[in-house]
Amino acid sequence: MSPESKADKHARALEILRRLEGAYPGADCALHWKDPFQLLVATILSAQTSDEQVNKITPDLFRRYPNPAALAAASQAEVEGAIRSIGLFRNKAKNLRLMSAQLCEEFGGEVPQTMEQLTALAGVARKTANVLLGTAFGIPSGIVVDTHVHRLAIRMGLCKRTERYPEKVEKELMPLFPQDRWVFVGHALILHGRQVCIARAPQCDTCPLSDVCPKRI
DNA sequence: ATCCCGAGGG
DNA sequence: CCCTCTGGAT
Repeated sequence: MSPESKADKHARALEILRRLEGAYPGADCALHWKDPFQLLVATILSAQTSDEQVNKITPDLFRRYPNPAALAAASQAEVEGAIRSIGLFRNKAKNLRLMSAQLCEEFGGEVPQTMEQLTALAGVARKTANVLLGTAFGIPSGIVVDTHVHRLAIRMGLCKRTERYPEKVEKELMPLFPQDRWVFVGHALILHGRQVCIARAPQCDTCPLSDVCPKRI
């Protein structure tokens, strides 16, 4: 099979975007949150965990710890107990407490709005920072590459099939889509990955993107 | 490259 | 049983 040209790949990416806009017009963050601090906490919790599992525990968590000062003051055991059901709970509890203390000490209890400041927080790397910048602050600084976006980018032939690093996948995806659609692309691909292009059993027969997908799985 | 880790689905 | 889930730190 001859390799796809850059122009063809770009045109196909824009058609994929059109299909996503048609299939998931209201695609949005599935995590429940009311302010940037809550979104930051929920996103840290969401690592290797389904959003439903996170949404089950955050109402009680946000009631107990409504702000960074409250979460920074909580004990490790207390926080672990509140988030145990989602897995990776020791690391997440430690990061939540450290991150909250950083917000209090360095940013007056507010969530910062730059990539550099966000990624300096405990438990926050580029993916989580992109979620905050794009979804909480309306600043499209990149494309969220989580486990779904990573898998779909490979299946759709939008990045190298052997690419293992999310940041490199993101750099391949960004020039393929208009910057003002980057946030939507992340939300829509995650939704599509959960509902149709499922990890174990992709539903190719009912997929609205089937004819613009190389299907190299 | 490895570790963290419980819940849900097949 | 096995695989997967809106990753990040060491």
